[in-house]
Amino acid sequence: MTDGLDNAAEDRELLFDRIRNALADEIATGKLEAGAALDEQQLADRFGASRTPVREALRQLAANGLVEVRARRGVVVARMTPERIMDMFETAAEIEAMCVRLATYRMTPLERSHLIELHDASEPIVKKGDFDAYDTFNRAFHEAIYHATHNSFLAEEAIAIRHRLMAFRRAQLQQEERLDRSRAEHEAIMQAIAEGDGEMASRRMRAHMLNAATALRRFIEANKFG
Amino acid sequence: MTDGLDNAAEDRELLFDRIRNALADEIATGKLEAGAALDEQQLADRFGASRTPVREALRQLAANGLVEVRARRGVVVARMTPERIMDMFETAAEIEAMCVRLATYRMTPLERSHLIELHDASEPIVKKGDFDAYDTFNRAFHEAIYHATHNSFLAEEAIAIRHRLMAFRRAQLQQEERLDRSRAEHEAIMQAIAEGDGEMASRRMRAHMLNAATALRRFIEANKFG
DNA sequence: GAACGTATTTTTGCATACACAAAACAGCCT
DNA sequence: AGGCTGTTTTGTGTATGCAAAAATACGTTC
Repeated sequence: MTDGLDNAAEDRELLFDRIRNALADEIATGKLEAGAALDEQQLADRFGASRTPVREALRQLAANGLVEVRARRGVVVARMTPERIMDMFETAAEIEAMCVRLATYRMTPLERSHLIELHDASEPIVKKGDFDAYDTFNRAFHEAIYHATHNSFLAEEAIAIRHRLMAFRRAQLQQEERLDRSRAEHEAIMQAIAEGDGEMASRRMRAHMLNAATALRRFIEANKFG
Repeated sequence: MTDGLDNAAEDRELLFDRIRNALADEIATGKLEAGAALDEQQLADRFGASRTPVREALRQLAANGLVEVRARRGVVVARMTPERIMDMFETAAEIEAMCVRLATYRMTPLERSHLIELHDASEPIVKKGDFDAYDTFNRAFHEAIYHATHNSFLAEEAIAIRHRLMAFRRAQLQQEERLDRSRAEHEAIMQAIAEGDGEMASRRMRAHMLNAATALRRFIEANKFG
């Protein structure tokens, strides 16, 4: 059996990784505003490095959609309008819905019991209101569903999109009742899975994701972000 | 023979683009077998270039999933088993199904008439049995649907996945009756769209994609590919 | 004053050079 | 023989230099 997440193996963080993470953070937090030109030499100076790792970092950011490269014309921060973020959330919601539908029909009894265990374990976390722990659980919960689709490519895509959305975790929605509602929605999804009703699980998952997105939209609009 | 896999927006082709395309082709055609180590200096010599553009090409291939990079341990050709290719096709089918469902509910009358025009124009192409022309049309047809979702992020993702699958176009299924069937399936999808039945359009699109995948699977198994 | 063409500057794309980590190898020990 | 350890070797990660293409500044012409 392959474990699933194996690349936690970054012993010594590579330079371009540090630069990429730093830039990703600055873009996500809005420090670098949309459309801003990213000069390679300038960034190299800022990070005390050469242009080489900066270039590599920028290309990776481009692959993640955070920046846009124009051949021979430099790199600019991708403009992340609220509309685009909502598009991303909708896409993520649809993909999650797709995953849970396939997972419902394909998961093994072992995978099902594992998911139930995970879900049960989240109750005390909600009770305590531990946001970080819930975030970790939530990720594991959703990734367990991806895995249960028995489609590794789809699982990777789902993880990638989740990762891209993670960039906006600064609006982490640390609201008490959202934690409660989130778990209640998980509960409903679990029930549909238990009944083997993939379509219902799918609809509930979509609603679950869109609820989170709506909460984020409110946050975005309140903070005049974008 | 294998041209136009990228957008024609690049005036003068950059060196790393040429290298990337060449490598992508060699990987797709199986010239470079799965698991093979890709030495940067070696490739640089082969292309008469330096390591710099080779590195960039390899990173882009990694972003497209054709190779795998292990930090400080080089790059290897991703192992593309038939199972993985089928996973990719299933994912593509599900995403296409998702797109056509959303498009059915959201497309404007203008977009609808454009799609009808496209579909009508494909009839003489099928009659003539012009595979290249049908390929071009097919792409336009599907991309029109992506666009009609009015979700630009989703549209980009769909295009990206279609692009990744394009790597396996060597099994281009140049079979007369497949062309006919493909258009007939489009016809059925169009009808569901016309009736405003997104769910039915979705199911038919999924079937359409999976038919193509099944045809490919037969080809793969017949050719002992993998 | 505006439009155009040219010179200058800036910045990317590529080449080369170097440092250091990890595999490959050799010799030594048990 | 087999395993451990120090050394060599290979190859990646990073720095720097150079040339060409954009961007910009400038002067000329109308």
